[in-house]
Amino acid sequence: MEPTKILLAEDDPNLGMLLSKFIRAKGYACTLSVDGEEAYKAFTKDTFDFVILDVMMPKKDGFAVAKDIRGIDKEIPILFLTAKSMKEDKLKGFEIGADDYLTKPFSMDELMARVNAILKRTNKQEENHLYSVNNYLFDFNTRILSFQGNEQKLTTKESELLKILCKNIGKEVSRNDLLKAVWGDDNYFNGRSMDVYITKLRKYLNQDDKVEIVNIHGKGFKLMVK
Amino acid sequence: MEPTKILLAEDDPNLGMLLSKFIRAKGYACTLSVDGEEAYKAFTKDTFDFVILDVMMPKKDGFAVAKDIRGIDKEIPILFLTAKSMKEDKLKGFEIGADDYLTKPFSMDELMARVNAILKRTNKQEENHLYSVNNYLFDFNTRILSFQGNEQKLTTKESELLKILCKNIGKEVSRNDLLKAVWGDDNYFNGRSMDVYITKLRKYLNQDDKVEIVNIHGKGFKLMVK
DNA sequence: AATTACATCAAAAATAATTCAAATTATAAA
DNA sequence: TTTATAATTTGAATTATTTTTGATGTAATT
Repeated sequence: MEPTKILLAEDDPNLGMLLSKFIRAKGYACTLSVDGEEAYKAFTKDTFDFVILDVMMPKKDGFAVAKDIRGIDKEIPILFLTAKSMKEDKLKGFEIGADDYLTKPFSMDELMARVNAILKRTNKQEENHLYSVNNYLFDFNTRILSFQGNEQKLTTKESELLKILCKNIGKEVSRNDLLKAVWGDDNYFNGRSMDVYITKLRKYLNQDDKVEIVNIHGKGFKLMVK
Repeated sequence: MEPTKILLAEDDPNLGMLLSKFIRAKGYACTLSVDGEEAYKAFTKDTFDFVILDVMMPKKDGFAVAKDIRGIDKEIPILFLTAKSMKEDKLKGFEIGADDYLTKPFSMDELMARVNAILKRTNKQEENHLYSVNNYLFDFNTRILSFQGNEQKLTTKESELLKILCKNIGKEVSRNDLLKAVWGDDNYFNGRSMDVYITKLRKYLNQDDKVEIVNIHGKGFKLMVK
């Protein structure tokens, strides 16, 4: 899946660099603009999922940028940053259709928390436990493993086991870790149970011969794509 | 049109009264709860469009209430109020799926501005709590489930259960969340009662074979349209 | 070759869900 | 308040699903 793209307009070069680096470190794509005009130009040239605007900027202030953006996009979430803490300003921001507002100084963690909260709401970009394994797609939430449209419902144990293998795709997971994670206890009998489940998962996964659960003798298992 | 209903949970009686009066003056309906347990109970008994929770409250804190609410309603906007300004707390609130956060002291105008911004965004000017499920139409207010003109009046429990399933159509709802929402307690016997009600709802819903309440073994139920 | 680890199928056991009917409890009407 | 009626809970039998276990065989390691 494509990363979420954030447009950041901030005229202070230090804060701008710091923020954009932080945002990228959180796994988003971030475009930094140093003034309002540049920000709006960037917005029209690319497609973004989120806009963060400093209110006080040269050439075009944050409110003006927001107003122009709203002219062509009613939906995109906009968050304002400002040094002012005047009430009227806050209200002005909301009237334009801001989704949130942060007063400097703020912590970057809080900024990201707010961005995430809004994205979650608008995008329904839920905590997706979705794993793609070559041509298979496994949704841990619904416990459905699908392959070219055809869906297979998994049981609790099957999906818990598969989830851990998916999370560690290409990497070996020890019998012990698997047992502790899925059965809570790594005794002999649970180990036998697990072997049965590995067989079951292999059956489900045999439609795609590039996908395989391999055993590392005496160590554990590894889900891999050849 | 029905007014937008706001659930407010605030344990400080002065602030609580002040806020609820202010909210009503702005044209909303407002229900005030003085602790977390009362708030959750109120939430399950009525239908709201917005929830404002004080974080620190007796019996059940705001985060715990939010978590329970999210169990049965993923959409409803939640805004937290708190005296603390600790960063971890803020993050905790957002992880649960908060839509906004205000630190005391705040101006009531700002609170309403934020509430409006979120309502606007979510467009939760709810359609009279009317749910359409393929050829069925369910009106929670009148508790009437209709199918091609023929109407079936549901009992309280039947309609509370069906409402939650409708709100989460296509998505699984855990037994636990259903029980907590409808029966207030997830003990064994209530679980059996619920099973009986699921059977009843299935009977009502069997006129349309595209509509089905499916069970996810060991997890919960899901209302779906095939 | 002997030992230990893994694979597989099928059966048994455990757990969970479904349903009908009866009993209890709550609610409305007389 | 009593009675009738409706709503909800409980009981019990049935059915379905999931998980474990047993039997038996194959593969890897020493």
